[in-house]
Amino acid sequence: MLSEISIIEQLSQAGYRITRPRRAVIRALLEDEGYASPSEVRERASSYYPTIGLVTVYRTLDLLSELGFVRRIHTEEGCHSYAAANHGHHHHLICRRCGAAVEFQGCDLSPFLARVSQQTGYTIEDHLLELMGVCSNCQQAPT
Amino acid sequence: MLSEISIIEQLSQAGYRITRPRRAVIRALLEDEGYASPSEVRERASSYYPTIGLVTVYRTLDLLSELGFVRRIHTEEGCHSYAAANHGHHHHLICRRCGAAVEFQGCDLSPFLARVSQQTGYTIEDHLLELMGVCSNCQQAPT
DNA sequence: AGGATATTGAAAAAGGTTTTCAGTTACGGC
DNA sequence: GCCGTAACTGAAAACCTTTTTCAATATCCT
Repeated sequence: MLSEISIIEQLSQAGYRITRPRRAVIRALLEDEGYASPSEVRERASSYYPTIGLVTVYRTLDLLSELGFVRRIHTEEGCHSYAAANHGHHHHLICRRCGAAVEFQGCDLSPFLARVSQQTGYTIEDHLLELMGVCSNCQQAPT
Repeated sequence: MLSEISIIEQLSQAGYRITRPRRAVIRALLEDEGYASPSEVRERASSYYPTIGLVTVYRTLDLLSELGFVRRIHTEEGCHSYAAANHGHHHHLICRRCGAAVEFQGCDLSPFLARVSQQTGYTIEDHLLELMGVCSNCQQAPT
Protein backbone atom coordinates (compact mmCIF):
# COMPACT_ATOMS: atom_id res chain seq x y z
CA MET A 1 0.00 0.00 0.00
CA LEU A 2 0.85 3.60 -0.33
CA SER A 3 2.51 5.25 2.63
CA GLU A 4 4.46 8.41 3.13
CA ILE A 5 7.48 6.45 4.25
CA SER A 6 7.63 4.18 1.27
CA ILE A 7 7.25 7.06 -1.14
CA ILE A 8 9.95 9.01 0.64
CA GLU A 9 12.26 6.03 0.51
CA GLN A 10 11.75 5.51 -3.16
CA LEU A 11 12.22 9.16 -3.92
CA SER A 12 15.45 9.12 -2.02
CA GLN A 13 16.68 5.98 -3.72
CA ALA A 14 15.93 7.53 -7.05
CA GLY A 15 18.29 10.36 -6.17
CA TYR A 16 15.80 13.04 -5.22
CA ARG A 17 16.16 15.07 -2.09
CA ILE A 18 13.62 14.79 0.65
CA THR A 19 12.51 18.31 1.30
CA ARG A 20 9.82 19.71 3.53
CA PRO A 21 7.70 20.97 0.66
CA ARG A 22 7.79 17.55 -0.98
CA ARG A 23 6.80 15.87 2.24
CA ALA A 24 3.94 18.30 2.61
CA VAL A 25 2.63 17.53 -0.86
CA ILE A 26 2.87 13.81 -0.30
CA ARG A 27 0.97 14.06 2.96
CA ALA A 28 -1.64 16.25 1.38
CA LEU A 29 -2.21 13.66 -1.29
CA LEU A 30 -2.41 10.76 1.11
CA GLU A 31 -4.55 12.35 3.81
CA ASP A 32 -7.58 12.58 1.58
CA GLU A 33 -8.79 9.98 -0.85
CA GLY A 34 -10.37 12.55 -3.08
CA TYR A 35 -8.68 13.98 -6.10
CA ALA A 36 -7.37 17.51 -6.02
CA SER A 37 -6.23 20.24 -8.35
CA PRO A 38 -2.78 21.78 -7.94
CA SER A 39 -4.13 24.72 -6.00
CA GLU A 40 -6.21 22.45 -3.79
CA VAL A 41 -3.14 20.35 -3.17
CA ARG A 42 -1.30 23.50 -2.26
CA GLU A 43 -3.98 24.49 0.19
CA ARG A 44 -3.91 21.11 1.89
CA ALA A 45 -0.13 21.00 1.85
CA SER A 46 0.18 24.40 3.40
CA SER A 47 -1.03 23.02 6.71
CA TYR A 48 2.18 20.98 6.78
CA TYR A 49 4.41 23.65 5.30
CA PRO A 50 2.73 27.04 5.23
CA THR A 51 5.06 28.86 2.86
CA ILE A 52 4.89 26.26 0.11
CA GLY A 53 4.64 27.83 -3.31
CA LEU A 54 2.31 26.78 -6.05
CA VAL A 55 5.24 26.31 -8.40
CA THR A 56 6.67 23.71 -6.11
CA VAL A 57 3.37 21.91 -5.99
CA TYR A 58 3.33 21.73 -9.77
CA ARG A 59 6.85 20.42 -9.89
CA THR A 60 6.24 17.88 -7.18
CA LEU A 61 3.09 16.62 -8.83
CA ASP A 62 5.02 16.20 -12.07
CA LEU A 63 7.70 14.30 -10.27
CA LEU A 64 5.30 12.04 -8.39
CA SER A 65 3.41 11.49 -11.56
CA GLU A 66 6.51 10.38 -13.46
CA LEU A 67 7.36 8.01 -10.67
CA GLY A 68 3.82 6.67 -10.66
CA PHE A 69 2.71 7.70 -7.19
CA VAL A 70 0.07 9.97 -8.50
CA ARG A 71 -2.26 9.84 -11.45
CA ARG A 72 -4.13 12.50 -13.32
CA ILE A 73 -7.90 12.36 -12.99
CA HIS A 74 -10.04 13.27 -15.96
CA THR A 75 -13.50 14.59 -15.28
CA GLU A 76 -16.14 16.44 -17.16
CA GLU A 77 -15.03 19.60 -15.42
CA GLY A 78 -11.37 19.31 -16.20
CA CYS A 79 -8.31 17.17 -16.34
CA HIS A 80 -5.94 18.89 -14.02
CA SER A 81 -6.53 17.06 -10.82
CA TYR A 82 -4.49 14.31 -9.25
CA ALA A 83 -5.05 11.40 -6.94
CA ALA A 84 -2.64 9.12 -5.15
CA ALA A 85 -2.01 5.94 -7.09
CA ASN A 86 -0.47 2.58 -6.41
CA HIS A 87 2.04 1.17 -8.79
CA GLY A 88 1.09 -1.25 -11.49
CA HIS A 89 -2.00 -1.42 -13.56
CA HIS A 90 -4.82 0.34 -11.84
CA HIS A 91 -7.65 2.64 -12.66
CA HIS A 92 -9.66 5.04 -10.62
CA LEU A 93 -13.26 4.89 -9.61
CA ILE A 94 -14.55 8.30 -8.72
CA CYS A 95 -17.48 9.33 -6.57
CA ARG A 96 -19.48 12.07 -8.21
CA ARG A 97 -20.77 13.42 -4.95
CA CYS A 98 -17.76 13.53 -2.66
CA GLY A 99 -14.97 13.17 -5.15
CA ALA A 100 -13.41 10.14 -3.49
CA ALA A 101 -11.08 8.41 -5.93
CA VAL A 102 -10.35 4.77 -5.16
CA GLU A 103 -8.38 2.33 -7.23
CA PHE A 104 -9.83 -0.95 -8.26
CA GLN A 105 -8.22 -4.22 -9.16
CA GLY A 106 -8.85 -6.73 -11.80
CA CYS A 107 -8.97 -4.71 -14.94
CA ASP A 108 -8.66 -7.50 -17.43
CA LEU A 109 -9.83 -6.03 -20.65
CA SER A 110 -7.75 -8.26 -22.90
CA PRO A 111 -10.59 -10.20 -24.55
CA PHE A 112 -12.38 -6.95 -25.17
CA LEU A 113 -9.26 -5.28 -26.53
CA ALA A 114 -8.51 -8.22 -28.79
CA ARG A 115 -11.93 -7.93 -30.31
CA VAL A 116 -11.60 -4.22 -30.94
CA SER A 117 -8.17 -4.75 -32.41
CA GLN A 118 -9.50 -7.30 -34.82
CA GLN A 119 -12.44 -5.11 -35.76
CA THR A 120 -10.39 -2.03 -36.47
CA GLY A 121 -6.96 -3.22 -37.55
CA TYR A 122 -5.35 -1.11 -34.87
CA THR A 123 -2.77 -2.55 -32.54
CA ILE A 124 -3.80 -1.48 -29.07
CA GLU A 125 -1.04 -0.40 -26.77
CA ASP A 126 -2.66 1.37 -23.92
CA HIS A 127 -5.94 2.50 -22.49
CA LEU A 128 -7.46 5.14 -20.33
CA LEU A 129 -10.29 3.94 -18.14
CA GLU A 130 -12.10 5.76 -15.40
CA LEU A 131 -15.33 4.86 -13.72
CA MET A 132 -17.73 7.39 -12.28
CA GLY A 133 -20.39 6.61 -9.73
CA VAL A 134 -21.44 7.06 -6.15
CA CYS A 135 -19.55 5.63 -3.21
CA SER A 136 -21.32 3.69 -0.49
CA ASN A 137 -21.16 6.54 2.00
CA CYS A 138 -22.80 8.95 -0.36
CA GLN A 139 -25.43 6.40 -1.33
CA GLN A 140 -26.62 6.40 2.25
CA ALA A 141 -26.43 10.12 2.76
CA PRO A 142 -29.52 12.14 1.85
CA THR A 143 -29.22 13.73 -1.58
CA MET B 1 -23.56 7.98 -39.91
CA LEU B 2 -22.34 11.46 -39.31
CA SER B 3 -22.86 13.93 -42.11
CA GLU B 4 -22.87 17.66 -42.37
CA ILE B 5 -26.48 17.66 -43.48
CA SER B 6 -27.80 15.63 -40.60
CA ILE B 7 -25.94 17.72 -38.06
CA ILE B 8 -27.21 20.91 -39.63
CA GLU B 9 -30.75 19.60 -39.57
CA GLN B 10 -30.56 18.66 -35.96
CA LEU B 11 -29.03 21.97 -35.00
CA SER B 12 -31.81 23.75 -36.77
CA GLN B 13 -34.49 21.62 -35.18
CA ALA B 14 -33.01 22.35 -31.80
CA GLY B 15 -33.52 26.03 -32.48
CA TYR B 16 -30.00 27.04 -33.36
CA ARG B 17 -29.22 29.16 -36.38
CA ILE B 18 -27.24 27.74 -39.20
CA THR B 19 -24.43 30.17 -39.71
CA ARG B 20 -21.44 30.05 -41.98
CA PRO B 21 -18.96 29.83 -39.12
CA ARG B 22 -20.85 26.88 -37.67
CA ARG B 23 -20.91 25.14 -41.00
CA ALA B 24 -17.20 25.70 -41.35
CA VAL B 25 -16.48 24.15 -37.97
CA ILE B 26 -18.65 21.15 -38.72
CA ARG B 27 -16.92 20.57 -42.03
CA ALA B 28 -13.54 20.95 -40.43
CA LEU B 29 -14.41 18.28 -37.92
CA LEU B 30 -15.79 15.87 -40.46
CA GLU B 31 -13.15 16.24 -43.12
CA ASP B 32 -10.43 14.72 -41.02
CA GLU B 33 -10.73 11.72 -38.79
CA GLY B 34 -8.02 12.94 -36.47
CA TYR B 35 -8.72 14.85 -33.33
CA ALA B 36 -7.96 18.53 -33.17
CA SER B 37 -7.49 21.31 -30.67
CA PRO B 38 -9.61 24.45 -30.88
CA SER B 39 -6.91 26.34 -32.72
CA GLU B 40 -6.36 23.46 -35.12
CA VAL B 41 -10.08 23.35 -35.74
CA ARG B 42 -9.97 27.03 -36.41
CA GLU B 43 -7.20 26.61 -38.92
CA ARG B 44 -9.05 23.89 -40.77
CA ALA B 45 -12.32 25.78 -40.61
CA SER B 46 -10.77 28.93 -41.99
CA SER B 47 -10.51 27.33 -45.38
CA TYR B 48 -14.30 27.30 -45.45
CA TYR B 49 -14.78 30.64 -43.75
CA PRO B 50 -11.55 32.61 -43.60
CA THR B 51 -12.53 35.23 -41.04
CA ILE B 52 -13.75 32.78 -38.43
CA GLY B 53 -12.68 33.78 -34.94
CA LEU B 54 -11.25 31.47 -32.33
CA VAL B 55 -13.99 32.49 -29.92
CA THR B 56 -16.60 31.19 -32.27
CA VAL B 57 -14.74 27.92 -32.59
CA TYR B 58 -14.79 27.54 -28.83
CA ARG B 59 -18.47 28.29 -28.65
CA THR B 60 -19.32 25.98 -31.51
CA LEU B 61 -17.31 23.14 -30.03
CA ASP B 62 -19.16 23.60 -26.76
CA LEU B 63 -22.45 23.51 -28.55
CA LEU B 64 -21.62 20.45 -30.63
CA SER B 65 -20.29 18.77 -27.56
CA GLU B 66 -23.49 19.35 -25.62
CA LEU B 67 -25.48 17.97 -28.49
CA GLY B 68 -23.18 14.98 -28.71
CA PHE B 69 -21.71 15.48 -32.17
CA VAL B 70 -18.26 15.92 -30.83
CA ARG B 71 -16.36 14.37 -28.00
CA ARG B 72 -13.38 15.52 -26.04
CA ILE B 73 -10.22 13.47 -26.50
CA HIS B 74 -7.95 12.92 -23.54
CA THR B 75 -4.31 12.29 -24.22
CA GLU B 76 -1.11 12.36 -22.29
CA GLU B 77 -0.36 15.73 -23.83
CA GLY B 78 -3.63 17.36 -22.97
CA CYS B 79 -7.37 17.13 -22.90
CA HIS B 80 -8.47 19.98 -25.06
CA SER B 81 -8.91 18.29 -28.37
CA TYR B 82 -12.09 17.15 -30.01
CA ALA B 83 -13.16 14.52 -32.50
CA ALA B 84 -16.41 13.98 -34.32
CA ALA B 85 -18.63 11.48 -32.54
CA ASN B 86 -21.68 9.48 -33.38
CA HIS B 87 -24.55 9.44 -31.01
CA GLY B 88 -25.01 6.68 -28.52
CA HIS B 89 -22.48 4.76 -26.60
CA HIS B 90 -19.15 4.91 -28.31
CA HIS B 91 -15.55 5.35 -27.42
CA HIS B 92 -12.55 6.48 -29.36
CA LEU B 93 -9.55 4.53 -30.45
CA ILE B 94 -6.66 6.82 -31.18
CA CYS B 95 -3.59 6.30 -33.32
CA ARG B 96 -0.48 7.51 -31.59
CA ARG B 97 1.35 8.20 -34.81
CA CYS B 98 -1.14 9.99 -37.02
CA GLY B 99 -3.75 10.99 -34.48
CA ALA B 100 -6.65 9.29 -36.25
CA ALA B 101 -9.55 8.89 -33.85
CA VAL B 102 -12.06 6.23 -34.81
CA GLU B 103 -15.02 5.07 -32.83
CA PHE B 104 -15.51 1.44 -32.05
CA GLN B 105 -18.57 -0.58 -31.32
CA GLY B 106 -19.36 -3.22 -28.85
CA CYS B 107 -18.22 -1.75 -25.62
CA ASP B 108 -19.94 -4.17 -23.30
CA LEU B 109 -18.24 -3.71 -20.03
CA SER B 110 -21.22 -4.64 -17.89
CA PRO B 111 -19.84 -7.88 -16.42
CA PHE B 112 -16.67 -6.08 -15.62
CA LEU B 113 -18.48 -3.12 -14.11
CA ALA B 114 -20.71 -5.37 -12.04
CA ARG B 115 -17.66 -6.98 -10.54
CA VAL B 116 -16.04 -3.67 -9.67
CA SER B 117 -19.29 -2.42 -8.21
CA GLN B 118 -19.52 -5.44 -5.97
CA GLN B 119 -15.89 -5.14 -4.91
CA THR B 120 -16.09 -1.50 -4.00
CA GLY B 121 -19.65 -0.80 -2.96
CA TYR B 122 -19.88 2.01 -5.49
CA THR B 123 -22.74 2.27 -7.87
CA ILE B 124 -21.25 2.83 -11.28
CA GLU B 125 -22.99 5.31 -13.49
CA ASP B 126 -20.62 6.15 -16.25
CA HIS B 127 -17.19 5.50 -17.63
CA LEU B 128 -14.49 7.10 -19.63
CA LEU B 129 -12.66 4.75 -21.93
CA GLU B 130 -10.13 5.52 -24.59
CA LEU B 131 -7.84 3.15 -26.40
CA MET B 132 -4.45 4.16 -27.74
CA GLY B 133 -2.55 2.28 -30.38
CA VAL B 134 -1.39 2.34 -33.97
CA CYS B 135 -3.72 2.28 -36.93
CA SER B 136 -3.19 -0.12 -39.78
CA ASN B 137 -1.83 2.54 -42.12
CA CYS B 138 0.80 3.61 -39.67
CA GLN B 139 1.72 0.01 -38.90
CA GLN B 140 2.76 -0.40 -42.51
CA ALA B 141 4.55 2.91 -42.80
CA PRO B 142 8.26 2.98 -41.85
CA THR B 143 8.82 4.27 -38.34
C1' DA C 1 30.61 21.19 10.00
C1' DG C 2 31.35 22.58 5.12
C1' DG C 3 30.56 22.64 0.30
C1' DA C 4 28.51 21.28 -4.03
C1' DT C 5 24.25 21.31 -6.01
C1' DA C 6 19.35 20.21 -6.17
C1' DT C 7 15.46 22.62 -4.80
C1' DT C 8 12.57 26.48 -3.70
C1' DG C 9 9.51 30.56 -4.28
C1' DA C 10 8.58 35.27 -6.06
C1' DA C 11 8.04 37.55 -10.09
C1' DA C 12 7.53 37.67 -14.84
C1' DA C 13 6.32 35.49 -19.04
C1' DA C 14 3.56 32.57 -21.63
C1' DG C 15 -0.49 30.28 -23.09
C1' DG C 16 -5.02 29.16 -23.36
C1' DT C 17 -9.97 30.17 -22.32
C1' DT C 18 -13.76 33.24 -21.16
C1' DT C 19 -16.15 37.61 -20.95
C1' DT C 20 -17.70 41.87 -22.91
C1' DC C 21 -19.93 44.46 -26.28
C1' DA C 22 -20.89 46.71 -30.56
C1' DG C 23 -21.75 45.26 -35.13
C1' DT C 24 -23.59 41.64 -38.20
C1' DT C 25 -26.42 37.87 -39.84
C1' DA C 26 -30.11 34.44 -39.92
C1' DC C 27 -34.73 33.63 -40.13
C1' DG C 28 -39.76 34.13 -39.17
C1' DG C 29 -43.45 37.26 -40.30
C1' DC C 30 -45.38 40.41 -43.33
C1' DG D 1 -38.61 39.74 -51.27
C1' DC D 2 -38.02 42.95 -47.41
C1' DC D 3 -38.06 44.04 -42.27
C1' DG D 4 -37.36 43.58 -37.55
C1' DT D 5 -35.96 40.91 -33.80
C1' DA D 6 -32.86 38.30 -31.56
C1' DA D 7 -29.14 35.10 -32.02
C1' DC D 8 -24.62 35.08 -33.34
C1' DT D 9 -19.97 36.79 -34.33
C1' DG D 10 -15.29 38.53 -33.68
C1' DA D 11 -11.91 41.93 -31.70
C1' DA D 12 -10.25 43.32 -27.54
C1' DA D 13 -9.76 42.87 -22.83
C1' DA D 14 -9.94 40.26 -18.78
C1' DC D 15 -8.92 36.11 -16.53
C1' DC D 16 -6.68 31.99 -14.94
C1' DT D 17 -3.60 28.43 -15.04
C1' DT D 18 0.94 26.78 -16.06
C1' DT D 19 5.84 27.51 -17.17
C1' DT D 20 10.17 29.93 -17.05
C1' DT D 21 13.70 32.60 -14.81
C1' DC D 22 16.87 33.41 -11.26
C1' DA D 23 18.73 34.55 -6.81
C1' DA D 24 18.37 32.58 -2.28
C1' DT D 25 17.98 28.41 0.45
C1' DA D 26 18.12 23.68 2.13
C1' DT D 27 19.65 18.97 1.54
C1' DC D 28 22.88 15.53 1.90
C1' DC D 29 27.49 13.65 1.10
C1' DT D 30 32.14 13.61 2.86
